[in-house]
Amino acid sequence: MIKPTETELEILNILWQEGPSSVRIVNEKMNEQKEVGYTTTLKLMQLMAQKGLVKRDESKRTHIYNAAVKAKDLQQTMVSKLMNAVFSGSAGQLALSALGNGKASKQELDEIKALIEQLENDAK
Amino acid sequence: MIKPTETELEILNILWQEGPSSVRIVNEKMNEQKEVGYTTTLKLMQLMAQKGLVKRDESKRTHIYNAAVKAKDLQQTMVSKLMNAVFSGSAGQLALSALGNGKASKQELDEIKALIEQLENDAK
DNA sequence: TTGCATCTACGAATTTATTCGTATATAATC
DNA sequence: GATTATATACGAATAAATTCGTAGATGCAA
Repeated sequence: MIKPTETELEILNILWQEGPSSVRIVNEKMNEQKEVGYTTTLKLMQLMAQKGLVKRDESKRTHIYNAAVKAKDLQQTMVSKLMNAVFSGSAGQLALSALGNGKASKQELDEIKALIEQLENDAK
Repeated sequence: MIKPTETELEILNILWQEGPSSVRIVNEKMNEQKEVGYTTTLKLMQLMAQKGLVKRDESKRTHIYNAAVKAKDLQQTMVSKLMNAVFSGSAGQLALSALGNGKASKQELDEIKALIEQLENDAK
């Protein structure tokens, strides 16, 4: 899995959320957070296409880009990277830190409980 | 909280693990993973000292460096960064991904369960 | 005390990431 | 059909991160 830079990740997030989009759309979304020139976004997306992070449809004048990596897969990759980088590889510690920190819905908490049950059973 | 670069993070990990150390020690540990010149490590650690990521004792000829940030604090920072960057801010999703992915001890799982109980009670 | 090892300081090259201006093509509008 | 808006391509400036060579100081061993 190719590792996106921070800015590339922002673009991927937009594409995951919006689906196939033109550079203009992406640039507009980017500008909601921080001012970025149009050609800057264009260049980034062109580079991402080269790297294989996005694919694009060039059949029309306005090219349409889409994410070439799945959100799930990238989440997985980045979680395990962080896990190794600052949690000595401990998933439990990472999970604790996450839950202690941010928001989780009732439903997610239930899912986690279910997952833990399963892990504990597997361990037997 | 100052954000360390990837390489700086490796150095912090070594310092957390080894405690106060000389550049030589850190460089040797670094080289267990990947070849790095001594002066490269030196320079990095000097820069980290400037940024306040490490502090150093210059009283002896061989300076001794130590982490100036707590592992816990940096974990917290990085978890919330990742949470926002690829999990749309959802702690639950991040926790699920972590647990589904890597290893967690029985004890950690218990802690997580306890934490969830608490979160659910607070929510009432 | 001479010379070899090891240390810090620091300038600077290299690499990687980010940003943008300009050229040029195409489409839309008047 | 001329003008204006909007597109891509691409070179290149800038910024940030990484790497290392060299100089000079200090300690240590023969």
